[in-house]
Amino acid sequence: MTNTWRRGAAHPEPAPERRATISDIAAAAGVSKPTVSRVLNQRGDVAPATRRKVEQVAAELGYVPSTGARALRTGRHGALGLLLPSEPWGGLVDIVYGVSEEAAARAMHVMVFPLPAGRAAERQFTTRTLPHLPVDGLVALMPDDMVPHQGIIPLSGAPVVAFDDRGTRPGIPYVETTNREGVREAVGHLVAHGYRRIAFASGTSGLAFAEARYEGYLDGLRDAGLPHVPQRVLRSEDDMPSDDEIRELLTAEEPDGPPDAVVAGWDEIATAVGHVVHELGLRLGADIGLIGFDDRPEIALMIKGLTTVHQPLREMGQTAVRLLLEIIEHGPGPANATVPTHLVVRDTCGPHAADGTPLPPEKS
Amino acid sequence: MTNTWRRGAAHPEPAPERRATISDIAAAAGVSKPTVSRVLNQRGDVAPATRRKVEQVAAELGYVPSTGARALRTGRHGALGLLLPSEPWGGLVDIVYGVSEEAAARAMHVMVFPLPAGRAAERQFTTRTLPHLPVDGLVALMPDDMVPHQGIIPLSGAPVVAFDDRGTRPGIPYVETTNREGVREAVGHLVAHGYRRIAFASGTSGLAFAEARYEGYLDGLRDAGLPHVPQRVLRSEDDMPSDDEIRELLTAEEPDGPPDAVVAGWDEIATAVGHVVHELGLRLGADIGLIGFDDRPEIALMIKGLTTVHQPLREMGQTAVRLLLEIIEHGPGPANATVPTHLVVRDTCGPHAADGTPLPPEKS
DNA sequence: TTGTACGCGTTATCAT
DNA sequence: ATGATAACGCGTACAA
Repeated sequence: MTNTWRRGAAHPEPAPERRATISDIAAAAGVSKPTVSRVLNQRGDVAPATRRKVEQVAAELGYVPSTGARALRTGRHGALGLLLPSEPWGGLVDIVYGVSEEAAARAMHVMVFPLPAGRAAERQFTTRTLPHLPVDGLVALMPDDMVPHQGIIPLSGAPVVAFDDRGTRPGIPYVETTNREGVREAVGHLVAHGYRRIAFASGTSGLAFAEARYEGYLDGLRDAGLPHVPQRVLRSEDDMPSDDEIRELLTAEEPDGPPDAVVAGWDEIATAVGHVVHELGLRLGADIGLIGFDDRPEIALMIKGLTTVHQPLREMGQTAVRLLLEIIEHGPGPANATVPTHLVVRDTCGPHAADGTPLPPEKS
Repeated sequence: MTNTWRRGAAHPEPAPERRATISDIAAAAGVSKPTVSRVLNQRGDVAPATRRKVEQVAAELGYVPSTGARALRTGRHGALGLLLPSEPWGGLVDIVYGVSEEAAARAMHVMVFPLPAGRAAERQFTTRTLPHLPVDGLVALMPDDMVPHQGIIPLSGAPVVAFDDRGTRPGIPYVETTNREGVREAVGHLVAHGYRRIAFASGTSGLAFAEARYEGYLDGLRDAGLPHVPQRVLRSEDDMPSDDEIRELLTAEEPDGPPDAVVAGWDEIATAVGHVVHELGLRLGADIGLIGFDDRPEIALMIKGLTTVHQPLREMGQTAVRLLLEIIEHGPGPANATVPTHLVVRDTCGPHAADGTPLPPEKS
């Protein structure tokens, strides 16, 4: 538990005499400071010759603008904040990368702020830290337990965009995905492949995204004119349904037989379903169809080729930044954005005869 | 593929008249600016009465310091940079959280910079963006393909700490973990449980951390006086060994029989081994022992209770920040830091008779 | 098209 | 223990 600290090789001295300023450039180029400033900020009213000269001198001097001075003068920081839930989750990486990517493309930096765990620490964060953040705007992944707080919006007046489908906060623009339509499409896909007794397995019922996916399941049944059989719906209060619950779902004795396909609320649940299917001696994609949601890459390790609804976290991150920048630059003309899911067809929903007889697999 | 943008509810106006400055506080409290500054920066030489008065006024006015002005004046940004590989990976979240956690505890912010993918973009990043970063220091997760670049060190003179065990860069302090000792301990654990024909399965041979773990395997064999049997070592050049390679490893016909245990280079490989073990009709933790490396939580979904070597990514992130701050504050007295792994014993290495007969499981 | 003069909010120096 | 003053580097009126 104790760390070992060792002496290492010496840190090479970068020897930065003193960073060059626009005054230095002005002097060296024989012009005035404002002219240098104009050149550096790409403003039009500069003679081409002067421009070239200044640019050359700036490069020679290795000029790097002082973000501090610029922030002081302009009141903008050139940075966005990304508020993260206290609990890490694999998908966060994609969001972080999407946000960073788009921010970088707009010459903005990204600061990350995992919310401290615990009621007290969280409160202290929102009151003490949030208002001070040196950012021009905030992308907030608001966890459920933050909902009560109204203090989300930084006192600094920086605009906020919510990245959230666990329940929406009124008055805050947000980015969402097509949870409902995605599942609806998944059900349609199963139907098109011959599955008829389609079950739904999910958890954390009550949260907005889980509800939306359930609605999508119902939509899908309706689209196909299939009956809604309550015994084919598993909506656990917990994060994950237990293996027992899944077993019960898969072996539910209905007049027309047990489920021949399952749509899972998200990939981890699909994994669990896959295990139980295996246990029962059934073959995924033949005897039983299975579709997940999220398309998390790490899932590939558990289920060979899970057909799943891709949730575009990375694109959602990019979109959140675009939305936020729009608000920052053109004022609060707030809009929401929806980034569509799409179905990724792999191996777990092969063709299937409506009478329950598995068809020979088609080539993928 | 197209996004839908909708009008949403109006953004509530935070109505920030004008942010209060220390001048405002000074005027309202009837003192001078420097005094206010002294109070706000917790400096000792202030009369208790004045201090209280100033603090009260500051609170009333909702004072928030201008990070821009402070940065301009002090030359410090109150922020650390975190340089990330271009390719996302689940473990990154833990690192990000560890770094953020420790930084927050030291009143520092964290900026993340995923390296852009592609040779050209990467080069542009190191030459164009890196030197401009408004940070006081940098924690760098240097990916393999960045090794050639010597431009890692920002021109700004900000110190760098490497978070890396894929090959060390000379002259840069770094944080590492006990890859070698961790595997050595794992082998010892297997031996203590009766396993004798211990195999090693890994990938990406050549990279420092993979080499270190292999050395640890050899150490472990030596410790126990066990022979090094080449047929029990699988070191793929790829990221992951294939199922075929693993099958071959598990069924290698040696005089004393096939392997009765496997140490995997990391958890994903352990998962693959687990699949093949299952395929062969063997029972994990009884017929065959298995130990992984990393202790990634998402692995729990694939293998019930994988015994594994915990790599403390979060602590390593914290340590990197401490190391970096040490250098920032007390100059380049560079040290490296090693954060120890520890073995997490779960279910995949139950007791085992040395002759190959599985023993009845002990209670965990 | 270019230059002069000033101020952004903070901290450091020096004096009192 | 406190106050006056200057300076950090940049952008922007305004004047030329």
